[in-house]
Amino acid sequence: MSYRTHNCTELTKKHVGKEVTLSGWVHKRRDLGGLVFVDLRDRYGMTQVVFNPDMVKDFKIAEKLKYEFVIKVVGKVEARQKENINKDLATGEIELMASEIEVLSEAKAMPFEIFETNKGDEDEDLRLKYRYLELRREKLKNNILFRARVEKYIREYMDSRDYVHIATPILTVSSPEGARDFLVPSRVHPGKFYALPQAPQQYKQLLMVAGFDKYYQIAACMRDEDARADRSPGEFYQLDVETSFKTPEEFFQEMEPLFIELTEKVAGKKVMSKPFPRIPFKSAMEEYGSDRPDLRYDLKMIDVSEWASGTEFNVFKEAEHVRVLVVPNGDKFTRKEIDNEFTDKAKRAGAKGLAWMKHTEGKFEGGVSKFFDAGKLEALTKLVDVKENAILFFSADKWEGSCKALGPVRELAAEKLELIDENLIAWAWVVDFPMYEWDEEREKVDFGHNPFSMPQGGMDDLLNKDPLDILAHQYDIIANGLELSSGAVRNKDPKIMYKAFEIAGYTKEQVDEEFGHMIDAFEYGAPPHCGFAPGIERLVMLLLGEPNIRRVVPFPKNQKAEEPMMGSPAEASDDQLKELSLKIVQDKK
RNA sequence: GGACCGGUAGUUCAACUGGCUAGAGCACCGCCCUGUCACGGCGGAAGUUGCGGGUUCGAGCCCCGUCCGGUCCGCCA
Repeated sequence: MSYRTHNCTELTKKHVGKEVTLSGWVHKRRDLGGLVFVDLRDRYGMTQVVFNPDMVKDFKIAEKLKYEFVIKVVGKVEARQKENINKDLATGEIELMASEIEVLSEAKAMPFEIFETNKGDEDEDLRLKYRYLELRREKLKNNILFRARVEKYIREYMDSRDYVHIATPILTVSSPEGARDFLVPSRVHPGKFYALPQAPQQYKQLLMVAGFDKYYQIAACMRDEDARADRSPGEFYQLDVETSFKTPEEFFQEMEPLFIELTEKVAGKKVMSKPFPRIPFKSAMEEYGSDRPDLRYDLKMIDVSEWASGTEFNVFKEAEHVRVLVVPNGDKFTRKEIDNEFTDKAKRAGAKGLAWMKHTEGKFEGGVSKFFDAGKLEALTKLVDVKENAILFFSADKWEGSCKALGPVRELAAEKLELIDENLIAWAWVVDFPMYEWDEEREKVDFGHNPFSMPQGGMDDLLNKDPLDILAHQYDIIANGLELSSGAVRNKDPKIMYKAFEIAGYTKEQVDEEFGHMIDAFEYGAPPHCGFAPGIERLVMLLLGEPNIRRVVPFPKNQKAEEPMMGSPAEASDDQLKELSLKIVQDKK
């Protein structure tokens, strides 16, 4: 009577002779006239069902089956003849000889095929509209199942280390820092709005004040910002973690095994270096041209400012910083690749151009080599380890520009030279981010990242150092060129907080108005605390090697933040608007 | 808000420098087939070439505008 006694992946030779019931979708059918084969599919796998007119009660039903019908089949497990074994199928040694068949649900013709004959390249809007069908596809289904395994592993890891799972409010208040908020109108309070949380940042810090010294949550975060390939518009999830009474180093050591185990045990990939390197922000920028470098390959930049200032090449002579990236075997890059692709990368990163020269058979040639005499070129070989055949890319700019220009050049070179091992994950902590940075536009000092981070030297540094030299207890965890999360030791000292904000140009009154409740809380006994919040989708993308975030989200939004299946966002009815005391002013197009 | 790439049967693609009655695979419909597993065979239906305008004897192809999608920049822990 039951719908199934087994699923579609578990029947093996051991079950031969047994009568079983399977239910699932008709994945493929092969109608040979007097004999019908059906690949029956469910979440777990696939089993071949054979309908033989001599064995099955109602063969006519079997003949009328279409793709994606949901059926129930009763039958006997039979071993396949040797020549009929399918090695590509997990259940390929057996088949189900049907005795009864029942159609549980018919299906219309699919808007696209579930069986991926077309590599899953159909128009994405179409696939999003029928996401429930796309989710039947092997690859996407496995991605979602993989994500569930990752999240389960995370929960078990955190639980086993005594972290407390606490849900924080979804309806909360707008925060002045960071991204645009999603607002939710209040019915009870006309004209007032809740905001959806961009992150549970303030709540988790308040939980520390409350004494829940180890907190975690796989938290929904909502931000009204535009999409990227690795960024969902609207919403995403973070593994939100905060802990009291731990130094950052202790925190790193507690969290590192989670990422190692996820890489090795769940994803079956290799970790590049254990423990994870701790790379100061400054070196990351100067050596790799990025604050989230891909460490799977070497390729480091070298500072040649001093050498450059002594040359007759004006661009180099006048620049504050000149850096060089030596790419072994890069001499084979064509003029077209250099002028178009590499130069384009550098320009997009803010450079005016990209200087280069090749080193072939012991000689510098091409590009800017003509600007330097033999002596200068000889001097250069003493500074940089020039491989026999190589290309040298130069950047010349102020500190930040000289670093950033070569970062994407480095990535492109690695890609072209196939230096990237897809089976490797190079985790690292980037530490010592600057507390402040210079805001060129507004010509003032502003917070580099999170204003709630503790300055490393505390009040002493704030009082005595050039703000731009002050480092924060702020760190990122990165992998393969992705930033998984930033984190920090939080500033829980009201005096230091007022001073930190003062340096960035905020008055005490402004701070009180916007963060008064936080400061208030810190005045009732706040433990030192730190934490981070890695993005779940990015983590899963990284572990799977998927380039697009929509491949790891079950029901994603498109680039315009719409969900074509449900049709969100949608207009509200006049009654709803009235109840919420809202009026739509802008013309509907 | 901006830049770039794309839009041809349900779907994936094709159609040379403008010559077309817009083709093919899969899906769909009908018939045949008892060992298939991307089953095979025969036949059929399926299109305002995103939309609007222009150039031309003639436009899927060229031009202008517009809409839609993706990637990137801006924005964003």
